[in-house]
Amino acid sequence: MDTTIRYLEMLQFLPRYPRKKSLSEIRDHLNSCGYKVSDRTIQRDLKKLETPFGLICDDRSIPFGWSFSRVARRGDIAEIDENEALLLMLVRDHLNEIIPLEQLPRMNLMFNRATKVLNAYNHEYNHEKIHGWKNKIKIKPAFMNYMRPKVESEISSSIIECLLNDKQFEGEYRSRNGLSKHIYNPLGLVSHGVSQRLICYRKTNIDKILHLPLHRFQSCQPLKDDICLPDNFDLEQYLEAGQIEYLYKKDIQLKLQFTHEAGQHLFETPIDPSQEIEITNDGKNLLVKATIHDTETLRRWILGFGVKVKVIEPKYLVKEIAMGNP
Amino acid sequence: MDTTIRYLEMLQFLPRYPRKKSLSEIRDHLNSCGYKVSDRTIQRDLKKLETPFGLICDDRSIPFGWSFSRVARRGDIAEIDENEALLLMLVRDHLNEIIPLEQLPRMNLMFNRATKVLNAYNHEYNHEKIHGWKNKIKIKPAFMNYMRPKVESEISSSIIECLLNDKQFEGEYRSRNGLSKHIYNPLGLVSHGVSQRLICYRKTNIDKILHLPLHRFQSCQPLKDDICLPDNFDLEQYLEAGQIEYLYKKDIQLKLQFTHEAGQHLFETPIDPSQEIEITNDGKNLLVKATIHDTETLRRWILGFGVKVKVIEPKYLVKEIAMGNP
DNA sequence: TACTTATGCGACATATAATGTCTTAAGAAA
DNA sequence: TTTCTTAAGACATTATATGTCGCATAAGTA
Repeated sequence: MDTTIRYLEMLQFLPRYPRKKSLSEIRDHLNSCGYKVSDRTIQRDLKKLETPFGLICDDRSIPFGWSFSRVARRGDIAEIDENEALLLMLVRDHLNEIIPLEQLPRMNLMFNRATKVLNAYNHEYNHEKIHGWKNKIKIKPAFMNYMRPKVESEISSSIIECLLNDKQFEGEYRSRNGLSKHIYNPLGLVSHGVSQRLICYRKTNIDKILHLPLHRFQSCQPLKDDICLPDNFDLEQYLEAGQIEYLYKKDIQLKLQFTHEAGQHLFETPIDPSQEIEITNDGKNLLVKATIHDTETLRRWILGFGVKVKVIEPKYLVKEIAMGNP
Repeated sequence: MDTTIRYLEMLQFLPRYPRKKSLSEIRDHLNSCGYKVSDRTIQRDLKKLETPFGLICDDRSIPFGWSFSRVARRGDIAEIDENEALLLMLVRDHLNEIIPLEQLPRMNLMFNRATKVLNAYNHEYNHEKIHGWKNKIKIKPAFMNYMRPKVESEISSSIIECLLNDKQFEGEYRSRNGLSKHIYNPLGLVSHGVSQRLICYRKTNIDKILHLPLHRFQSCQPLKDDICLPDNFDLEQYLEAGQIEYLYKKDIQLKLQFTHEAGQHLFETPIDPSQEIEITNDGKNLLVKATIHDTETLRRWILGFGVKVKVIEPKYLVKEIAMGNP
């Protein structure tokens, strides 16, 4: 029993492949955890754990170096190195803008572990370091970042459960007109920026598919009845046909003329795999072509460049953008 | 040894608090994993693991129900339930647009585990389910989604390591003018949409801070020398002063007039905690005020609404937006 | 209610595993 | 070279894990 915990403590200390730990490092770590065992025991433990956990032993030189193999099934036990930890902090900040982290306890544990790693690392080199890790990373939003609406995680997870089980639920929904209670048939969940929308329809209005923000639900009472779909309704088709981009759906042959400066970034980060760029004859502008879905997002994006972009095709879009009416 | 693996197998099977598992469920699971042990052993194991792993035993009724407590330190071992798994799939899709997942092996393992959970869940209820989980979730980008540039994970992780250790490195950088080799002093990392930028300066030009996309580096050779900062340079101040939003820095008193339709979403997802909304006298428009940083992102966002928004203040912005010149 | 079944748990004997110690050989380091 | 550290086999000893039996009690069932 005590042994099992010690095994885990040791495994959590071993790094992933390119890195490795020697006997003396492992011994010191275990001692600092309060485990006083002989070297021989540690050696035997490593041998024992080698196969079941996919450990690798670099025995080209003495002392041997132990690590988790890259493909180890249980590689998530392995130590988080400072590098990975820093990336995880970036990921945390990104996610935090989208989803409340309380809803992801498992991720939170991971982030906490990464934080500890970085703090320890910082502390270790404190005297010679110029500034801490926290000041080394930052998220700079590439687009407007809205504030996340508050969601009651109990309500939303209850709704998600119904969605997964194809069960109806009775919910109170707060719309502009006030609170109303309906029976809902949940069909899908769409993450749209900072809000999540439930695709569903109400029992009393079975033909109209709704896209309702999750955070507007004030309650959710799961029911035992399976959801029932409208006759001849095919959800998969509905979703795969791109209807989930519920505004405009057709592929268009987009042709835009950017100023060199404004369109430059498209060389490195294209808007679509189909994108092609030509430089105009006078060398001052970029002609960007792509086959792409016509969405409201696209229109706003084009408008955002102001006079630095002109729509060449399709013609109907030329007019709409010129009028500033996305 | 075999025992340790069995402990882990059992722990991985136990859910987090509100849910629970009974003796018979655990027994069946262990049997299906090939562990044939008596009931008594399982009971004793649970008691033993209770304290070190923060397990909870619901003994209000027989059979007892076991689970991980909400605050268990090692709660990441616990079973992923379908609900959490579905959220993790959303997270995966989000992250995939920003960071290549190969750089996050630990997350990948988690996502794989979640996928298995959902597939098993789907399979279990196959006959009665209408459609699988994959068709129930979707990401709908709230803004233009650019394609992620390809990054050499070895180069970027090598650069990040130098950043963390405050070490210089020699790197080849591909700019518009071609490839050039310099010695760099890394100062920070900024995640900006689909690309990550290294804040740094070159040794030969010590006064000019650069913000270079990571993916443009073609090589990184870590050096043993610590980074050296320009005289009188205070990185923390530089970063905290919002200089990282490197275009415009001052807080402005922004006042915008939206059409009701276009500004509606700001009630639920404000652009800033300072935001206030008034309805105009004629009731047709919304007056939105906020104290906010003046960035290029902001200007593009405003332009994106076209004629549906008018800038009221500050005056200089009124002109610039009217000219369509962000 | 009475009967059956499943569960929890203490006790005990036993098999199994874990550990320290001693030893030897060999690779690093000084 | 010498000295120090590490890997690994052998063996005795201790610790622990496990099955079995028995009993009490809670759910489920007729």
